Amino acid sequence: MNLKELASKLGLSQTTVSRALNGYPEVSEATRLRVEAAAALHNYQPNVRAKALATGRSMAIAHIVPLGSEHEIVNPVFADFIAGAGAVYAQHGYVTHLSIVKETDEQKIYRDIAAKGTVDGIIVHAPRVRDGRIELLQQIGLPFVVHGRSSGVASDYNWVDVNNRRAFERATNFLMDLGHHRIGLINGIEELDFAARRRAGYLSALASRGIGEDPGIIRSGEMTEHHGYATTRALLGLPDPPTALLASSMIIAFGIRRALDDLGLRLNRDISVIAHDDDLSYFENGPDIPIFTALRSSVRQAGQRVARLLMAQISKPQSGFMQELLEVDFVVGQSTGPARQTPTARQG
Amino acid sequence: MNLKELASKLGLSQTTVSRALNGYPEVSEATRLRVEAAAALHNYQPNVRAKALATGRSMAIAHIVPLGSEHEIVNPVFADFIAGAGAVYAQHGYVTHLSIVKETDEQKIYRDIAAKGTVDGIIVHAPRVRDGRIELLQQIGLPFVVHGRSSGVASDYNWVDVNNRRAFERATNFLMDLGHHRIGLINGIEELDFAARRRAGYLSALASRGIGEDPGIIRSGEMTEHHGYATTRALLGLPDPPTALLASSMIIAFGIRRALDDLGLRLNRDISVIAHDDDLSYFENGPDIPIFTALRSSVRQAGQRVARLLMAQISKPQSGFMQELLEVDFVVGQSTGPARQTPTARQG
DNA sequence: CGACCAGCCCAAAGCGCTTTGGCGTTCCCG
DNA sequence: CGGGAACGCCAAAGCGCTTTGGGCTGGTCG
Repeated sequence: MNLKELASKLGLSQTTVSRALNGYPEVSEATRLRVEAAAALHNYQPNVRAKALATGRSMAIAHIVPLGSEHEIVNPVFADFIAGAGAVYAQHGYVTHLSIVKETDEQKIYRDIAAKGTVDGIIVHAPRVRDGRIELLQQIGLPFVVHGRSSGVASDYNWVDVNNRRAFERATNFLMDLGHHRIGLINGIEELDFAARRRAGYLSALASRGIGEDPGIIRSGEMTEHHGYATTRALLGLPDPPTALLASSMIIAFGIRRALDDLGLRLNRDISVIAHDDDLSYFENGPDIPIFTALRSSVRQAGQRVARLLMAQISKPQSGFMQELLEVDFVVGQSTGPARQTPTARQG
Repeated sequence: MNLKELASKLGLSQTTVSRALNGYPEVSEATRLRVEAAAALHNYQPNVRAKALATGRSMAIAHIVPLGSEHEIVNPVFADFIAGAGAVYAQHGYVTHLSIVKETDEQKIYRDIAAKGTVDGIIVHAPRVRDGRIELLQQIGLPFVVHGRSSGVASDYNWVDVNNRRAFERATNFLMDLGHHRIGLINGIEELDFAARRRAGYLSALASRGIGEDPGIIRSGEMTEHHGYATTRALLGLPDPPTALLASSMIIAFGIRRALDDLGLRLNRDISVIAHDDDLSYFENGPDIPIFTALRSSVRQAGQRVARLLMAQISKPQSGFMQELLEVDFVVGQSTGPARQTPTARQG
């Protein structure tokens, strides 16, 4: 069933039918109702390809998710993020395109997408420090919003970010207030901007109390359970091990937990842990009392905000750059307590 | 830069340029080279909207991921699955459309997608027992492949599935060989077909040794960490608790681990656990010695296979139904050991 | 009463590509 | 040397929609 058929069934022109369905004023209320009834009856759906060609808009948004550079790790966070964003797109009649690509191919992908005209806007995931994609997209001229920011990029652009620096500052201060002064950081890959900011926040809090940077207890890597586990084992094997750990994700925190378990150490009593919690739907940090003391920020909500910004940018491109900085909730759970002496690993 | 411009720059007709670029034989090798050079020079990319309209194919595949019915949980497994599938699509020039939708809206979504002609094929995720979507899609006539199967659907269709029944049969037998006869099952939601099959495999193994079904130690729910935790607490609080547990996912298994930890019980020594491991990139079951004894089946590979099937179906629709049953790897890890007496929960 | 203006509706021209149906050359072979 | 196939190219007709630029009523106002 296409426009032509529907129009002839109704004894109207394609123009009128099209206008009736798209809410233009040049058509009487009576015929509009008649048209709508007929459309519903025959389950008429305008062909999206034809519509896209005619209007020049494809009603689609691209999400381009970079694959972890070393081990092809897909960041599980993006599942919830896209669920949030997708719901907003759907409200506006947009669909979601998804590409999961290696960093090396990224430049090409962005160029292709722009030249082919497949989408009306782009979401940039996992920005790096001084990320070249931002300038590229500015050249290309397609509306885009970055989930996160990129330190060192001077120009202005649309973004939604969590205040990672402040969050990790707070967490570090919280631990120091409990008497910890050897605090390890198990971070994501620090080429990624969010990880760099977290490190900066952590270091600035330490510095404010006269504690210098100890590269030996700052570790970064892909945010896997194994990274959390192996790093914790390594850190606690040091001659002067940390008494508290800051984890860049809940998944890392679970790795920490397993390591402690292996070593016969207990959270809170022997060692304190604070984790960043993206509030993933399948990985709840305890429904009642949080397992981990955490910096909580719903990545799903971030997805929604990013999507809303992009929708706004597309509908009125001249409205200036839009930016949103989200603060985390600091939730106190069962994984933190006062510092005692250096924990002794009773190898289990 | 569009076809018309490129053609006039070359002093050729649009027809010839189009054919040259699409590899048709009616154009001489010399001009083909000339055209290709010009196209590369001007970074010409055919407008995908126009191409789609002209060919009637949109070069896109839809993935429709249902949202967990009760708590809007996004299954994290699909991130890796789509990474696998997406790579295959890219090789064939297809892009990925993603919708994450509530079950209640699903029927409508499928109908709309078909009527609007947005995609050339569909992947069905998370089929339920007697899933109505299969019949619906057969009516609609769009090529589709199911990731999993649907018990009780009589007609034939394309699918790729893991042999869940056999896997859980093996795991149950393995535990019984170790002397366990009270084995708990912490399953996904059993309306979902994979979970139903796992249950069936588990029950059939028990039955083969004369052990009947005990509904008290078979629990199902959303596959979250919390489900694993809470269920384990509940099961081990029973008067006659299980000595071994079968977990439908690694995430559940991590919940189990936390519960055991809280109770002061140790994996292997006090209780044995086998988990189904989707081999998620960020949740490795130990790079060297597996943490959990596990039924391993890479969901990323499953994504690839599903995608390949769909590509084949689209390119030659008459080739008959295609089905693939993948067997799991049974890997023995550190979480299983011989049954001792009933573990006593030393409440910690 | 005539001019004008809304109010409704329509025909037709794109959007940028593919593809059908031909049209001139060239080349080969009888 | 002439006829026909083979080759290489082109003009134009779609694909299904939107949108421009009217055109025809019927009502209103000077």
